[in-house]
Amino acid sequence: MDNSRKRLIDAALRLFLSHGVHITGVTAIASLAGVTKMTLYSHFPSKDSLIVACLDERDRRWREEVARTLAQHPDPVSSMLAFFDLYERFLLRDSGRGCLFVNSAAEFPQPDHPVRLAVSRHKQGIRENLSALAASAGIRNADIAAEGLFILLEGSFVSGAMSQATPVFDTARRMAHGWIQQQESQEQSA
Amino acid sequence: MDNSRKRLIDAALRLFLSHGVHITGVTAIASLAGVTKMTLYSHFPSKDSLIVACLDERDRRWREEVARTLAQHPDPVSSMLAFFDLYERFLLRDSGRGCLFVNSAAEFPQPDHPVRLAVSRHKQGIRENLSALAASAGIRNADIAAEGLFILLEGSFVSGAMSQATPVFDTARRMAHGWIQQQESQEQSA
DNA sequence: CCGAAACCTTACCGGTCAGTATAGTTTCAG
DNA sequence: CTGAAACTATACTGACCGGTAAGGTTTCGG
Repeated sequence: MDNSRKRLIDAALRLFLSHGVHITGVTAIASLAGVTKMTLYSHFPSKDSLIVACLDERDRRWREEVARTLAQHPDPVSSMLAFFDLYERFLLRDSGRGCLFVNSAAEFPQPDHPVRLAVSRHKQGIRENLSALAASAGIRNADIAAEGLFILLEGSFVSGAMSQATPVFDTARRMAHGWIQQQESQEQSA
Repeated sequence: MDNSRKRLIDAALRLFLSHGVHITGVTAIASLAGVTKMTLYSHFPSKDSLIVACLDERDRRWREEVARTLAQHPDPVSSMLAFFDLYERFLLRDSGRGCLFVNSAAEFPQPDHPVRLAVSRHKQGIRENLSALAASAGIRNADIAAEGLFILLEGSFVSGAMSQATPVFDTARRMAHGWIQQQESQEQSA
């Protein structure tokens, strides 16, 4: 019967995404969840911890979707490129509001704040996924290759969030393709 | 004697960058500017309009720095690559807080809000700069080439802001180099 | 059937927010 | 010297913030 907790996280996630974190009050969260503020504070000791719970839940769903996507692409190179479809899908799903993690990091400046640590956990997970794929594609310096793909993903995400309707992901996909080829060719010149 | 106005914008810019927009109160801005809240409201009708003034001022300084950088690089290709040094310099100067425009867009969801329009003006200016450089480098589809560079710039900016100390701009520069070469080679195959 | 957990309603706390009112002071050009 | 503009200081408004207090109601497993 942890229904309330789930509803609270869902409601908070929706409001944080559509309006922002600081601007969203706990009363609005509880109200959208169909729950009292007292119930909120019986599940979470503070608003900050609710924010962290939201980011972790969001990270969990993201990892699920990554796993689902990778299962459909046995080839590591096409798996890496599939990340762009995944990012594009997330961007469209949230009406172009961009990355919740990037947006949250923008609102919490201190790098050691629990919210920022949750952001880092997520982004680090993405990078590790990409790096593992690059390694299994036989790329020599997998971390560098992954960092490049990560730059392209983040760039097209924030770029697409700021100015809609440009086919930014198509360009990013083409760049990723070229970048992977370039990294693969460095493999045999050693 | 528009000294107060300038001081207010400077103070607001510093606070917006280091802490965020919504979290910064007008009292703190006026206090840091060494000025009363009344003076603030005699120069700006609302906090929102002060925010817009800050973004426009920031855009003005950015354009100055772009012009200064481009003057040192007569070659359009090295000019395009110099954008990465410029972004990296801005990121370091503000202690890794990232792009004020991206951060502000994260705090103002409505795309037609004056703050968002100011953000769009800035980003559009950057893209036009890149596109003009690509065109003068003889690249056929200059807008696409510019969009690619823009993605790399934004990606390394937010990536560098979220996790410091990774040499993300070096990777981005190398990717930009490859991307420009790829776009140049498409020029003669027409 | 009972008791505990989870939930509810209502009201409150101190603090801060953006913005305004009122009135006194400095500055400086004509 | 004067008068307007720019600035000062202080106090206020109504609203909202995150968080808490106190007490009543539902739900459900042992």
